Amino acid sequence: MRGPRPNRYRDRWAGEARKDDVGSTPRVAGWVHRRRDHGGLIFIDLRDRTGVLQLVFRPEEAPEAHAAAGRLRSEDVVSATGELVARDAETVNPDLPTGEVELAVDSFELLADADTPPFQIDEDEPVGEELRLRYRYLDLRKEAMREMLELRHDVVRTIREHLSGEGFLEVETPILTRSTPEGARDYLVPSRLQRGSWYALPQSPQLFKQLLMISGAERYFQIARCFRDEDFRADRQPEFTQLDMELAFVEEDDVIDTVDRLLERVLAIRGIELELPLERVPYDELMLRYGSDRPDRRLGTEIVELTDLFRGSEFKVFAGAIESGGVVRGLRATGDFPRSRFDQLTEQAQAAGAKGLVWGTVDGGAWKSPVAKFLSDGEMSGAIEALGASEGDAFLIVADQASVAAKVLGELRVGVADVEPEGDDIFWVTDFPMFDWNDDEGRWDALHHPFTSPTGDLDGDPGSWRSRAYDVVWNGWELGGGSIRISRPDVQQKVFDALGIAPDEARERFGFLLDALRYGAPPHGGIAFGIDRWVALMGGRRSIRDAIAFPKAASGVDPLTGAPAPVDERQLKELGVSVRPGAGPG
RNA sequence: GGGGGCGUAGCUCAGUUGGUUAGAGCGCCGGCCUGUCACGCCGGAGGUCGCGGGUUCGAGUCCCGUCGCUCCCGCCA
Repeated sequence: MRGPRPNRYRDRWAGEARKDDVGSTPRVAGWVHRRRDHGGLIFIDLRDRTGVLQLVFRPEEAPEAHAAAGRLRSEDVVSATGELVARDAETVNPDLPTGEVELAVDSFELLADADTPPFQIDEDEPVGEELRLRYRYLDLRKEAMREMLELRHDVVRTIREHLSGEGFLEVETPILTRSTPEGARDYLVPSRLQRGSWYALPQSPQLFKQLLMISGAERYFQIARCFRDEDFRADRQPEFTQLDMELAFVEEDDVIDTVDRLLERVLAIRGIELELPLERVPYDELMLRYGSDRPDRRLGTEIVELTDLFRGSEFKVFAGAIESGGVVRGLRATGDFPRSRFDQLTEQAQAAGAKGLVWGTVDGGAWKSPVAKFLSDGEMSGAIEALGASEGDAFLIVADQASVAAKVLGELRVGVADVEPEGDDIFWVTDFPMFDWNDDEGRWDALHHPFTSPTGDLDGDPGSWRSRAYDVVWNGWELGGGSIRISRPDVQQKVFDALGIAPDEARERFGFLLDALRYGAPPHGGIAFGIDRWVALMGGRRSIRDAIAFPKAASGVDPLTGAPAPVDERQLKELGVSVRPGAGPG
């Protein structure tokens, strides 16, 4: 890192002192990382953002500094100067980049006297999440967290550089905007000037980026803050950051190719090499083989179709499911499978929606299973072969509607996997269905969003439509997703019809988009990535909170600032808002 | 909204079948220490066992309630 502009506090970074600098008299500043007071000699590890440098205080050479240094404590802030000296061969610390040198301090200044921190900065012992967040400014002093901030910066900087080089225009879109029907619950902001009206914080810049395409921006991107008022997870925060992109006059291949090259460049930061083009796997194939549209394929075992094998079986559970249009599918598992584990898996399968679970192990080429007596030898050996099971392996079989079997086996597959995932698996998912049937509401739900271009017979059954959508999956996480958008008003109306959004309702909620589509909308498409997840994955973290400088705790509270907090009655009055005390979420 | 786990010193945790004065490591404070780098040695302070109630001769431990944290399901295109 370029050196600091010399001033009274410092003229050099602590972490960048090297053997070549021996003989110089740098001034460095930072925090007391650790102290080792030998009574005679005192050693202080001084930490700044670049790393740690050992300061040595010698009583005979600088008695005043040595006396004062005895009072230094953890996290005190100091500025120190002296001669940078080489360490004797036997006192070199090979674990430290600055380990060949040390600063023999002549004089120093205590710039701030620090209270004892509530947890230790110099250790990697895990600390409770709430405490870390309450003292986030201390948590971020830890090397691991500093590295996450730096990684995030590198990712975002590389994205900006790469896309700028490809002719993309970075445009900011509003944070105070209009509530639109985009799935998640909106955060709302009351309007003072328009009593009774509300802004909404954007769930994504989706509609604005489409308007930018209509405006002729051609290639747009934004590092965009997005907001969704839903419950938390380790990988979900109420505000999060997306890389949002959109291109005009493009088809799927254009977007995918553009993104392939971006991913290649960004993942190279961490030395991850991608083979381009990235593999593209159709949605249906993933659901069949992994029971998920974002599987971690590194977990090995796959789901196997057994329907044809058991068609007309004497075993009613299988035959019955097939007769009513269902399927029989299974998967093989290795490892230790006592009865209790099968019982546990059966419970898990039922919780996931299965009526039951057929299980067993391969024993002497046949099934050792409670249902073996209902099956022919041919059925059993056929299943063993199809599953690729060896002697002693376990197997799990579900007979149900295809969607249920996929979901259940997809969950079980993750549960029984006994391989430690290695390396990286990153691929595209393509050929999504356009809609998902919502049984509760008796209508179709968009699998992506209502602005995704459908294909298929648009005058026929919406259940048969496919969408021109694509997702990127990385090690089982959905990294991003996008689509070719609808650029014709009549097609947009057909999608609204299928979703049960009446024309007047569509007009009221986003007539502005429908209007814009009538003024010459180019074919366009794009994609959005979760930057927080992206950085967490690259940093090897399970929680996106580690990729965000100041995240909320899982309860939705910010332990640092105390947000959310009540506001003055006067503020509410100005806004024309009244609050019913004690009324919880409903 | 539902389910699981957790809550004991500043931090991370242990605490047996309900039984004497609730422990450890790190940190903190004091003393000693001239080549350490997780410095070492000696000594010390530090506890509303989340909170409330109950059972009991006796509760960190058992029961009921409650609060908080965390993970998952629902939810999140």
